[in-house]
Amino acid sequence: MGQVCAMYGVPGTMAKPRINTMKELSETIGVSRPTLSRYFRDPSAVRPSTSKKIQERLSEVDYVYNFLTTRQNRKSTELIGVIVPSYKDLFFASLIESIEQSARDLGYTIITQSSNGDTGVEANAVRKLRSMSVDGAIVAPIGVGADHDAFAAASEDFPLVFVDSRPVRSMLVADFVGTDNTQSIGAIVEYLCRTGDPPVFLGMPHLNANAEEREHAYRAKMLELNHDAKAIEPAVAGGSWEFEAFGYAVMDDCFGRREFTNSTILCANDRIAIGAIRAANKHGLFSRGGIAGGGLRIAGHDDHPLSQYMFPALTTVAQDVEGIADAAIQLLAQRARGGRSTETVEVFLNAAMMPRESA
Amino acid sequence: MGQVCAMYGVPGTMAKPRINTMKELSETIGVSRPTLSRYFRDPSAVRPSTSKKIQERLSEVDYVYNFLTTRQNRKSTELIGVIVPSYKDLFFASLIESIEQSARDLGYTIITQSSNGDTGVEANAVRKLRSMSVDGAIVAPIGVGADHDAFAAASEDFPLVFVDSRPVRSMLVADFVGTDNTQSIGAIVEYLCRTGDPPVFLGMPHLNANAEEREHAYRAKMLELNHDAKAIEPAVAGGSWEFEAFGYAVMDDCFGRREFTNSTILCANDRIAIGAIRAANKHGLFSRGGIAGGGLRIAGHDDHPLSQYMFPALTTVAQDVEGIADAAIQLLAQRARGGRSTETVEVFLNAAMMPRESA
DNA sequence: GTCATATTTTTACGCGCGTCAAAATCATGA
DNA sequence: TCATGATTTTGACGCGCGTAAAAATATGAC
Repeated sequence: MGQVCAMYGVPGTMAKPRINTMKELSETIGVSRPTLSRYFRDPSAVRPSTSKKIQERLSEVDYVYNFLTTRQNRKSTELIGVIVPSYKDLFFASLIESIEQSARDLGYTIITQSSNGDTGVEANAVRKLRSMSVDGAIVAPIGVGADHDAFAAASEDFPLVFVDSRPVRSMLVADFVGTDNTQSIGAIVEYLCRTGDPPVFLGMPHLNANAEEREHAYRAKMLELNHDAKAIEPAVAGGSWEFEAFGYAVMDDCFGRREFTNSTILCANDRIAIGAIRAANKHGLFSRGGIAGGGLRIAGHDDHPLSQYMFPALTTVAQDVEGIADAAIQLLAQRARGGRSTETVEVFLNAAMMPRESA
Repeated sequence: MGQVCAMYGVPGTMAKPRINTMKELSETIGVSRPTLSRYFRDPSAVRPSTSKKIQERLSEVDYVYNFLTTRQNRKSTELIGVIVPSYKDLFFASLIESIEQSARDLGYTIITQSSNGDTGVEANAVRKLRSMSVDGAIVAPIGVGADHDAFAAASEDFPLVFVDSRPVRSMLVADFVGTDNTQSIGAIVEYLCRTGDPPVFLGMPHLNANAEEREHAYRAKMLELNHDAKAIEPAVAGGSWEFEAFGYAVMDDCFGRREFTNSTILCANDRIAIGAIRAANKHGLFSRGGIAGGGLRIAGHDDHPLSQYMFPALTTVAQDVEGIADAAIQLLAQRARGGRSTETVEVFLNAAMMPRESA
């Protein structure tokens, strides 16, 4: 205690007496341990006068309940696992932030892990969640090559909801919450066709289901609008999650050959579009005036937080990240409360057009 | 079991028999529970033949040890808490990714939380780490208005190492790992002076210690090089962590008044620089040629993952994120092993010049 | 085959708290 | 003041595993 003051040197700061166990606390506070236990679980579960008394004494001491131990015997740990392919992707970062927010509101604690785009790491992360007895998990899957057994085993233990992209076919049937690619891609294709040349499509590396789904949605919408669909064939390998580098490399190559320099290019996501814009700027395709000078237009998908700071500002469709996070948490909470036996749920949210400068 | 196959529909997938407790496992595997316990702690702590036997049988069953329970009685939980102000900042995202990596290598599990730039949330996060009995915590502090008591109490329980920015003065004495702002800012100021006009400084909102430190380092270096230091006075309030918006607003305002349009501007971090570049582009200050046309130059600090995709590509200094993460984890591991009593350690790493197009 | 040493098994207790049942105490209204 | 339902206290057991000590067994050199 004296140490504290000496160490922090802030006058007036008096360290409260440290209490380590609930038993100890019950003695210094003057109520029985079971009553305390009930209080912590739900303050209104004890008589108001008792509740008030505990609350007051509690503020005078330094006691933190043991998280690990309390979770050990409860039927519910109130832990929710989250697995994303990468932290260094602002879309996932936004998602995690929203998930943490929604979870906090419901009293859940989030355990976040990155799979680093590696199926082995992803499987280990799932296993760790199992060993932590989480009440549920939200997974933005890698997709290709996922460890089926790990997920299957996990889904025996707790509800699993996939977000962002659906697990590849035949993996397992599980809940899903994400953007309706048909709607989102449809909206931006419609916008692009209405405001200029019909777009060609620059896909993303086939790392997850969105790659296929978005290209498919693009083709469908183009067909509906009576335009020829055309996807740019990447001249570079795209096996990694470095989307900007991918978009840049592919378009730098095209523009170098003077291909697509006057086209409208719809990219499968904003990160690819950011790379493509960089390539376009390098080749001077956007240099006249602030807005697109020639016929070149580039559009994206997601509404990445930095898209509006690109030059030109990226026209895109905004995924409802908060909506996805909230729906996922709600779904898990519901399942955890007993709804395990219901049918698989798939929630598709709409995305909103964000017309800006680039298209 | 039959359920599994039916549910996942993958032929050939046989669910392994599920084992729930270690006692149960010891029976089906044919060794005593204490021996198993020792094996899980360190496979080489048992006789090779026993180790091999356990390993083999283990692969035939589905057993995951109970994470919560195992941590309960160990002297060490092998949990490390991480608190950052925001996930939606690629610098912190990179940091978390590196920390998770380094931690994994040493067998630690990371508990990440975002303080959302809110001191109340930050204090709660610290409290939660206390209740989880973490072995240590890595905190990128908010700085202003931090809850002293929460940190003081926490540092009584486990070693705390601050990263990125030092806690504001008089908060508490604790370990720190981060970039040597004097070196990093010095390097880029030197570079800028050598290659063009001496820079003016666009600071960051005073949310943490880096704000002051970097401006101070800038002034010191300018003095050393016999140049007049000058900081841009933000015409807008900058109380949030939306750095791009801040940089954009401040410079849009300046450029609108035709101020600093031919200057060299050193931004306190890349996110501010990204906003500033956007403003410059909006005002057509970068439009001639691919590279800076007029005299305007903009530089940043950090080497944000997207800096190279800006147009023009941002000249900056790269923080050694991996080095910071690794040093922080190492420091914590060392403290956890008993080095609690040693003196406070401050590790300053160097940053590397990343000359690109913008300056 | 024998003995000293290395491992494993037995046995038992503890961690901090959830939880249950029975006994004791409190609150309230007649 | 007493009855009675609501709360709290007592006392006790369990969770899954860490861990320590003593007894039993396996290993390896001779």
